[in-house]
Amino acid sequence: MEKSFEPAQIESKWYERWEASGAFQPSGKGEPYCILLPPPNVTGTLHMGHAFQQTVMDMLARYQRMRGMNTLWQVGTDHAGIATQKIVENQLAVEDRTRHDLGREAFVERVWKWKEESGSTITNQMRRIGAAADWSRERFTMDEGLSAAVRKVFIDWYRAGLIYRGNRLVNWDPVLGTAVSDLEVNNVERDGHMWSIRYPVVGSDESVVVATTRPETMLGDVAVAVHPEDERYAHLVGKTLKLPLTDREIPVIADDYVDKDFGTGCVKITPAHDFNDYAIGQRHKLAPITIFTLAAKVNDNAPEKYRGLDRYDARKRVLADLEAAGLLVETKPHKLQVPVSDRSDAVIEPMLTDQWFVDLTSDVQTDGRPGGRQAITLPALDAVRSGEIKFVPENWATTYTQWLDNIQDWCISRQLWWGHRIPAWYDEAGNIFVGEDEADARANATTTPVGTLRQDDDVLDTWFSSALWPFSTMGWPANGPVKNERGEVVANWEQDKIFLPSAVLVTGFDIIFFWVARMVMATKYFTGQIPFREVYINAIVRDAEGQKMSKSKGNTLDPLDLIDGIELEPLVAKSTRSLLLPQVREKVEKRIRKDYPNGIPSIGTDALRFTFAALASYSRTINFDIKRAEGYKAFCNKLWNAARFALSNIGDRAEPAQGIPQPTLEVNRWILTRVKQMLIEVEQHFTSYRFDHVAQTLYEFTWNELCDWYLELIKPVFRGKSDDADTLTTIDSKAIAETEHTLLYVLETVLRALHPITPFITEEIWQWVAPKLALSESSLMQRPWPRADEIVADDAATAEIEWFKNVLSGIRRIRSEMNISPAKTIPLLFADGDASDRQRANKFNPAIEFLARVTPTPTPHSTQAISPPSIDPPSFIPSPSVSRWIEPNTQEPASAAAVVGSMRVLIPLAGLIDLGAEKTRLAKEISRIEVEIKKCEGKLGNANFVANAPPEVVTQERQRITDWNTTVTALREQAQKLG
RNA sequence: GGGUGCUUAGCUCAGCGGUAGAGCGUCGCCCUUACAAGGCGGUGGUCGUAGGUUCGAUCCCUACAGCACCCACCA
Repeated sequence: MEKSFEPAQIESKWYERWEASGAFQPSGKGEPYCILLPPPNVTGTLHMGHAFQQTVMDMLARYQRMRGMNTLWQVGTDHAGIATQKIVENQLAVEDRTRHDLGREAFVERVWKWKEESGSTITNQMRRIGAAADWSRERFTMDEGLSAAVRKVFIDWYRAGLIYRGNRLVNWDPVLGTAVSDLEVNNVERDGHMWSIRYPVVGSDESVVVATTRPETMLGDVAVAVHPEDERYAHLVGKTLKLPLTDREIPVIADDYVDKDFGTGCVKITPAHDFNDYAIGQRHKLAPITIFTLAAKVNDNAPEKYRGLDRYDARKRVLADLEAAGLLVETKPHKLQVPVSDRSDAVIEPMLTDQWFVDLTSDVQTDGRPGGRQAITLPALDAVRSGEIKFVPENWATTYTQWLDNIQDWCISRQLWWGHRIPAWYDEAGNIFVGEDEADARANATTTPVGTLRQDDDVLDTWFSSALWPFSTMGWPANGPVKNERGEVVANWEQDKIFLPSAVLVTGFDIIFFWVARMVMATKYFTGQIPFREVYINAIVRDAEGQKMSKSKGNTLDPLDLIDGIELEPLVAKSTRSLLLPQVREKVEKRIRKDYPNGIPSIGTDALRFTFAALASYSRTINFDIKRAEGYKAFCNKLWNAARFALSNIGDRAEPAQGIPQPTLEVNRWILTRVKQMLIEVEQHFTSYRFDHVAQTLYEFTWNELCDWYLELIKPVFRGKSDDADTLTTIDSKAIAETEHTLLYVLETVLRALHPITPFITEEIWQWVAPKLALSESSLMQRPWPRADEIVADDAATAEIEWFKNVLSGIRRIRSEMNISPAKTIPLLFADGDASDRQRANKFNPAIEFLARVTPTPTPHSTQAISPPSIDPPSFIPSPSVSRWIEPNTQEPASAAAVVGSMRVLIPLAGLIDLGAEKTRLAKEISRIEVEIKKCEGKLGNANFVANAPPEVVTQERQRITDWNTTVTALREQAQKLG
C-alpha cells in the first residue's frame, strides 16, 4: 500500500470494474428495493445539490444491496422542454436564425442531435460521485416507451373526462410565447407605483376614483366594482361610467370581493388580464376584453393610438393622456408583487387562451362520472393522510396536503416544439379527436370529422411525463419487453412491476408540488398503487456562511472541483465565464481570490461523500464548508493508515484466518463488543435516514476506538513478534494469532460498514485485506452487510479495558499537565484499591509499561525464562508478578496522582514534578468533584425526588454519589500525603 | 394573511425530560517505528427571552423576540 491516501489513484479504476461486473443491476434475489432518481434535466450539469442528493441515494442503494435486497436504482434524464429548447434556440440565434426559420421538424431534429451529443454530461458526472445506478436501464422522458406512456395517460384521462380543453385565463410568458403553470410563476417584490384614476359617471357630475398598479389595463376594463354594503357608492351601483381614453361605457357593479377599506373602495375590473377580475367578470357575466397580443403589445381592441405599443410603453402613454385629461388623481410609490416566469424572468401576462387542463377540482362530471377531484386529487391526498406514504421529516406531509387541498386545475399544454406533442386533432369545424395517432383518433371519434384533421401544435408540460416516471420506467403500458434505441431491453412491466412501489424517493422540497404530488396522482390512478412508500426530503446545500449558492454571488462550488481540486486561475476563469455583467464578474473574481487564494484542494469522492453524509441531519439546509470536507479527507487518510498498520503487522500469513474470531484476550473481546454496538447503531440510523448519525458513529468508532485504542493496545502483542521466533512461548503465538484474526475481522467489518458512504477507499483497502481472510468475493460490493448478531458482546472484557483506559488516561493527564515529555520514561506506583485492581494492574503491566512509557519493574528473576501466567484467560502478553504496589501503612514517595475507582495511580515527584503545581491540580480536581457531589446530595435530599423519580434514576444517582465519594476520598488522601 | 422550520462552545451543527456533546478553530507539549492530513492534554456554554407543567426542563406547553423558507395576496 502507498504511504498515504491518494484518492485520484484509486477512484479511477473501481467504478468501471463495478459497473462491468453487473453489480449495479438488481440481483434478482431477495426483496425488491427500488429508488427512483429524480431525472435531472438533460441540459444540466452536476451541482452540489445533485451531488448531495445522489450520495444519499447511493448510500441507501449500496446499503440495501449489501443487505441482500433486490436493489434497483432507476436512472434517467428529463427532456426539460423549455430549458432544452432554449439552448438550441440560443445556438440558432448565433447563426441569426430562429426556430421558425428551420420549421418544426428540422428544429426538433436539431434538438435531438444536441441531446445525443451533450445530453449525457450530467450522467457522466454522476458516475464520478460513485453512483451505483443501473445504467443498463437508463431512460429518457422522450424515449419511445415513455412517450407511449404519455400518450396512453393523456388519452385515458381525456376519455374519462378528466382532461379538457378550454379557453381560460392562464399565466402567459410573453417572451417564451407559452403558457406556464401556476407553479412556474414566482412572485417577486418590486418597486412600483399606485395610480389613482378618475372615472366620470355618465349623466352626472359625480365620478369614482379607482386605484391601480397597472394603468394600461384600463383599456380592457369592463366594470368598476364596489362592495355591496358600501354606502358611499350604493347609489351608483347599476349606473354607467365613462371609461377614459376610450369611447366605451362600463357599469358599476357590486361584489363582496371588494375591500371597502382599501384605497377608495372602488376596483377597476379587467377580466382578460387579471385572475381576480376574471372571476368577478364570470360572476357578473361580463365579457372580457383582451387588449394584448401574445407578445404583450396592445392589440386592436384598444383605441388606435395605443395599438402596437409594448405594455410598458402603453402604460406611459396612458398615464400621460390621463394626466392631460385631468383624470390622474394621484401617483404614489408602492411595493408590489410582480408575477415573473420561472424560466425566462419575463413578467407574466394573464391571457385568455385555448389550453389543455387536467381536471383536479370537480367532484362529479355532468354525465355522472367522477370528476378530477374524486378520481385524481383525493386518492393522492389520502395516500399521505392515511400514512401509506410517509414523508421524512414528516412535517413535509403538511405542505403536501395543504397544497392538494387548495389545488387548481393543471394547465398541461405548452406552446413549444420540444416535448410530447399533444395527441389531439382538430377538424375544420373545430371538433376535437384524441388518439394514439390520426387513425386511432378517427376510429374513436364520436362525431364525423369535417374535412381534414390537423394535429394540435402544442406539447405537454415536461412534468406531465415526469409524473409517470414510477411506472413508465418499469415498462408500462407495454405488454412485453421494452427496448431502447440500441435494441437493448430496458424494462418489462410484467417483471419490473415488483419495483412498484419503490422504497423511498429522495428529492428536494422544491418539487413536492411539481413532481411528488403528481407522481402520486398518476401512479395511483393508473396502477392503483402508491409510487413510493417514503419520501425523504433532502436539505438544500448552501455555502459555508449559509448563503444560497448562486453564480452571480461567486459562492458556487462544483462537486468535481472538490473531488479533483482546481488551481486558482482556472477556477476564476470558469466561475466568471458565463457572467455577462462586468461589475458582477469583477465581484465574483474578487470573492474567489479571497475565498480560495490557493485554489481548491483535492478532497476526493469519498471524503466529499462522507461530508454530505455527516451534514445530512433532518435540518432543511446544510452549509457546506470545505474545511469540514478536508477533515473527512483526513479521516480517509486515518483509515488508510490504520489498514497499513494492520497489514504490515500481519505480514504474509501462511494460512488465512477464517470466520468470526472467538478470541480470549480482553482487548480483542472488547473491540468485538464495540463493533457489535457500532453496527447496531449504524443500522438504526440508516433506518431513520439519519446519515449524519451513521457517519458520526462510524467516524467515532474508527478513529476513537479502533485507531486511538485498539491499535495502540495490540502493539504490545505484536511487539513480541519482532523478537526471535524461538523465544516466543506457545501462548504468545496464540495471542498473536487471535489478535491478527480479530484485527483483520474488525478492519474488514468496518470497511463493509463504511462502504455505502466511502465506496472507493473501502474497496481499495478491502482488496488487500480480503486474501488474508480467505474471502471468496471479488469485490467489497458483493460482501454481505455485517451482522451485529454474529458477534458476541463481552461486558466483562469491556470493564477490564475501561479500567485500563482510565489508568492510561490518568497517566497521560499527569504527564501533560506536569509538562513531562511524552518521550520520557517515568516510574509508576499503585496504592490502595482492591483485589481486582491488583489483578488488573498485574495483568496489564506490560501494556502499561509499553503504552505509558513506564520504567519496567525490576524483576528479581529477569534473566530467567518467563513463568506461565497465573491468570486465565491470558491477557495481552503474560506478565511476571510486579512490585509496583505500595502496601498500606508504608511510607510512599511524594507523587502526582490519578484516581481510578479507589486506586491511586502514582508518579513519584522526584525530579519530575513541581509539588506546588500538583497540589493546585489536586485541589482543582477535588473542588470540581465536590460540586458534583453537592448536586447529587441536593437531589437525593429532596424527598419528592426520591418518591417520584423512577427507581432506576434514583439508583443511578446513588451510584454516582458513591463513585464520586470514592474518588474524592482518594484525592483527599493524596492531597494530605503531599502535605 | 396562512403554513413550516430555526435560535445550544468563536464558527458549523448534533442532543431533546434525569452528569451539556462533536467537528473545525484556539492554547500547551510532542516529528513516540500506521498516520504531523498525526499523537497527548487543555480552554471554551446560566442551551434566544419570559412564564407554565414536573421531584427535575436545553428538551414538553404558552406567549414574545429575532432569522429563514413555502403558499396565497388588496386592486
